[in-house]
Amino acid sequence: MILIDYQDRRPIYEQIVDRFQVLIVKGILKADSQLPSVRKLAMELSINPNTIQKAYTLLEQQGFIYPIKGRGNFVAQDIEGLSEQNAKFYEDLKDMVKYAMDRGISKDDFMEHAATYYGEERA
Amino acid sequence: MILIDYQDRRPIYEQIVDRFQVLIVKGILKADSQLPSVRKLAMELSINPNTIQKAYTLLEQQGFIYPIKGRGNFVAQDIEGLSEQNAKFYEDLKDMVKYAMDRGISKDDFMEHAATYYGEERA
Amino acid sequence: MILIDYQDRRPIYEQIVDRFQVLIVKGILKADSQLPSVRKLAMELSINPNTIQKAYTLLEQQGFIYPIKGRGNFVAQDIEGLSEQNAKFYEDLKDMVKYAMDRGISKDDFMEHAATYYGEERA
Amino acid sequence: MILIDYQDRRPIYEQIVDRFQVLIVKGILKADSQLPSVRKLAMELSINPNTIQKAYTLLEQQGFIYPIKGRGNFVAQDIEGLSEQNAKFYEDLKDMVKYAMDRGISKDDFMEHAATYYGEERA
DNA sequence: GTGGTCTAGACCACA
DNA sequence: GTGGTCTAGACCACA
Repeated sequence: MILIDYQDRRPIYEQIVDRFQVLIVKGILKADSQLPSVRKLAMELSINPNTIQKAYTLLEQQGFIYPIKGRGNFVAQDIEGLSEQNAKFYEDLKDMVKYAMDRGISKDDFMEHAATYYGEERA
Repeated sequence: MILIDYQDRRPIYEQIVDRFQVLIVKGILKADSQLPSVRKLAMELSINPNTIQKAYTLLEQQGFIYPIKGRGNFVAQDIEGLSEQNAKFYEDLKDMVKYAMDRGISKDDFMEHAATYYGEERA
Repeated sequence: MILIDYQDRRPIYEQIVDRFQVLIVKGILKADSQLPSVRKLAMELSINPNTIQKAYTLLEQQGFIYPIKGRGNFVAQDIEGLSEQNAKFYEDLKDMVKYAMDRGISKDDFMEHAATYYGEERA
Repeated sequence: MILIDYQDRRPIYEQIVDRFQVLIVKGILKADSQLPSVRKLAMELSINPNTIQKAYTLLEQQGFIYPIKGRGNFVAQDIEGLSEQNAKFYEDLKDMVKYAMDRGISKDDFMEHAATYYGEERA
């Protein structure tokens, strides 16, 4: 369910956070279902438990999961973090548009490419 | 001409590279015109000369500038780096679309926002 | 009579202690009436009997209940623990005021909010 | 400037976060002034750098400070986290009022105590 | 030198 | 067993 890409420049904990966000948003992990335990997932991925711990702490801060001491971590029912996440996403998109404009990439070029990428993944 | 934003999360050298790229692409810095010397710019911005050096080295590798030993750095005539830069940009855009799709952001939402940002900055 | 809120950050045993304190203080559980047995309550709430045991032990230490060997746990007649409980509560309130003052929350703001909360719950 | 209380039940990183919040909110640490480096503070307090790192990361997430790679951590100009902090505080106060009501502590008792504590610290 | 990430491993509270 | 906190110490990017 979780795969680490060591070629990826992002830190491991960020990859894990990102992966769980997707699984939760897509509904593959249902509300109140239990996540793998810190130690178990650490073993499976052969990484340090602290790294998983960090990822879970971030997911909790973002409102995606909630911990029960002595029991484990569970998927939250109302994902509070979502709108904040999206706001951050649109900020990034804005930066990207600015970057494109600064380099003379036209609106049409930008839009066509984006549309294509949306299409590709859909197929 | 160059401003460092310390609130910006990107490293200083990256901000400098980015800024010069824009100045060159927009034609504000003409071909063969001289860039400020490493030491001078470092003094002006009160930052470490190593940081400027790193930025200039990257700009050179990307084909935006060329050095003449003992004289300084100059803006390249044919910007070889541009298409490569753009290729990298489109890779990032693709990642961004993937991220959006994973979070259930629709094509329409994405496109509308992007269009708006293009519009905003134009004004 | 007892409900566990898994979203609650407090440990389960603390929630149980708190709930019984309220039931006893409010007189819903009368003096000398019997509490559910450790095993029965554990079954009902589907939690570990150790957790109930811990809660009952704490309630006994605080003077809210007394055990009779082989028979069970019963509500105390004179709740010795109450003044001690209240003392602890006022300590917490003091910490809260200190926290508020440190953050520049004015006395008036504090009092108004507290008054409102008292009002709300009364209704 | 920072003191660790080992009798305090709260974890060390939380004490550090709390202390810096107060220093920043009270204006003792001015905007853009530099915090002690992770390693230096760790040495001074004889605790592990990771613990300081954790505290600084939290302060950053709350918007109290911002990091510059290779330079250090600095006090933020606009403390975004403040209103959120206060909202959380009022939630806690609400819980406290609920607790008091459940134990039969009257509004008047509550208010008088709070007022006294405000007075005490003022003196 | 400065922060950021990660590993290895310990100890604690809770269930 | 489960998460939470902490220490010790390494390696990296950045300045």
